[in-house]
Amino acid sequence: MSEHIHVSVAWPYANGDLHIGHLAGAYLPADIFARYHRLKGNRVLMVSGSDTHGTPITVEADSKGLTPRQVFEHYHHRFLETQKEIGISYDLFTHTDTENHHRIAQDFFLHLHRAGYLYKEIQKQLYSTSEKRFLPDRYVEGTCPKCGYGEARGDQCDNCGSLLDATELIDPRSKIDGSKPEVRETEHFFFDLPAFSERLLAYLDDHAHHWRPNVVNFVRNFIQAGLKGRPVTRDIEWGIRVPLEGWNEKRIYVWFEAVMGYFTASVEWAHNIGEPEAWKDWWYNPDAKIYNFIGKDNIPFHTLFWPAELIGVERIYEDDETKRLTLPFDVPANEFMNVEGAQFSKSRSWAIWLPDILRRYQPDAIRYYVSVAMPETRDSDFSWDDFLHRTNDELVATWGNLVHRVLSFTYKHWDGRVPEPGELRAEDSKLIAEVEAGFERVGSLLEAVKLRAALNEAMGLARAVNGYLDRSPWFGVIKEDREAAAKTVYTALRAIDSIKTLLAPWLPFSSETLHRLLGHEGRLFGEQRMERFQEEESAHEALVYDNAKAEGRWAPSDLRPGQPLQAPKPLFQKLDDEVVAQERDRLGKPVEG
RNA sequence: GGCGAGGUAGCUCAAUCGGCAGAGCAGGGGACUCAUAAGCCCUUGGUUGGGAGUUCAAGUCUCCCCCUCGCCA
Repeated sequence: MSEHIHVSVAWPYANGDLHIGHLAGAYLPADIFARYHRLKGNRVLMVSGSDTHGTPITVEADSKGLTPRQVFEHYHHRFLETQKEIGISYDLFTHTDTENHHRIAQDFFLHLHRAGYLYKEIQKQLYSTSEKRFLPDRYVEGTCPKCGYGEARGDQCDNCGSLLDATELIDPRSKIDGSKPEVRETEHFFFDLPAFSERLLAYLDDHAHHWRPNVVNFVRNFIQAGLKGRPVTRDIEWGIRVPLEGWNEKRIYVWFEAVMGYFTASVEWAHNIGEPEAWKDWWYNPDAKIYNFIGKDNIPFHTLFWPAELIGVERIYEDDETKRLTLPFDVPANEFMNVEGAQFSKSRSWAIWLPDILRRYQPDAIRYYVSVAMPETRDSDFSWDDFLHRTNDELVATWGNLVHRVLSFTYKHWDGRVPEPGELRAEDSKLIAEVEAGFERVGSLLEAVKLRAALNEAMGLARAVNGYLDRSPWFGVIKEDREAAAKTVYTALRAIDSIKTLLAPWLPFSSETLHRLLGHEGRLFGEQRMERFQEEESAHEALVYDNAKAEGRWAPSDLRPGQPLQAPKPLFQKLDDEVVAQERDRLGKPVEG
């Protein structure tokens, strides 16, 4: 029976390019998971988009003399290109400045307001009389009250590391014009998180057994430390308007509306494909499973704040009173991926930028390495030396070479066709059975979101075929016993055809190529493309995935004898040792876009 | 400073309820040649960060210390 799987992927903040940490933390695991479920025949909806609001965007815009829209559209467009190139197969990758997202986020706000989960509170904040506006923390600097450092930021002192409230600063000044702001009172809405404590604990109890221990521990601690109400409105201009009379000057806080993107993007997707109610198959289906793929920095937002929003709203755009919005089934948060032993740092250019490395390396080589070094249980490290060896000694040597040696031998000796094996020997059937059992073994690891273990299992089968080839008669007997060689080669081809599918979630590009080399007509996967969507007053670019022509199935090979093969060529490029030194040299230096 | 996570072979990682510490890669040896000098077989390698305790038995449980990361102050 086909399941409904929702793959919700963390929304990248559109003020900088995507780097290897984004890929390892959320996008690649989400894509592997989504591709598997599609092959399995389940209905998958995978959505995400650019997070376009909040002060980091306006800070970037101010520093470059651009509008916030210009800033986010620039990075959004690059997100689309990068993710298309590395094959992150979103059904929809949109952004949060669409009319759709604004409208639904405001409706969520109104629902929570009516239900009594938003309360008002008066805060003291810094106000610039020269600019006639409240200044976000990042727009203020002054002397740190803890250590006396003269250039502390409004949110944190870079000298002593203290977290600050901007009103604590001694001699505060505006970063924009240097004027001295004054403390003024301002009223804001707060989300009543403590009201959800018991329901969140119950939700956690329901799911803890299949969540990762690092996530469960973190959340339990967070609740035990005591939930506090969090402000959901701000005195800024860039963002979604608060939809209440007298609140026109205020905006919804970005943390509160960005997570709603999982829902709003689902609605947009349904609208775009011309089935406006289709999103309900996930969001009002108690059997649907929603997976949030995120980095560990996002855990509280996805395990507490977002479920609380969904619990509080209960039901929206649905008349059936018995229905409730679906809560996340699992939040498989990854840890961080460091770079050559040090933490990622944008300001120090200590990063591996995806648009940059995609110019030099095959997407599947990047996907393979990031998958074997995926920070599933703890922080991991991207090391170029390790990248070189994993690519050359595992991806190329074990898998790429296996494919190439068998395909080229067959192509040469059987006139470019799959040989007729006749009756298989016991050892042939044994290998085929071992590989076919992989669909169950790899599949159940994937379903448990143990992606690294699953990949290891699949690669183990490639090693098994290499071992089988060494024990079986083929190149040595090609002249005197062609029939024996045909049995061996057919068995190996069939195993490779199956392993191609088993590896396809990780290596979609090379598996697709191999699918063709093996002479199959259809395509394994669907098609990714960039599209422009017009709303009433504005248009936006998005990445979409069209699965209509995909014929790949999570099932063993049924390779037909006689099937014509294509002229083989190596699937992967072997890397030169020099890349290690070259890439290390690039670290710490700014990369031109 | 408080809380949490982590420290296992040269590297990257496993190890269910406490039950003989395992894989892949790298290193060493061997047989082979279809293949991207790849693949196969065999093999070296460990005081599980340090110390103490509980136990017939501790990577695993308890306490102390060291180091890394995160959250909070």
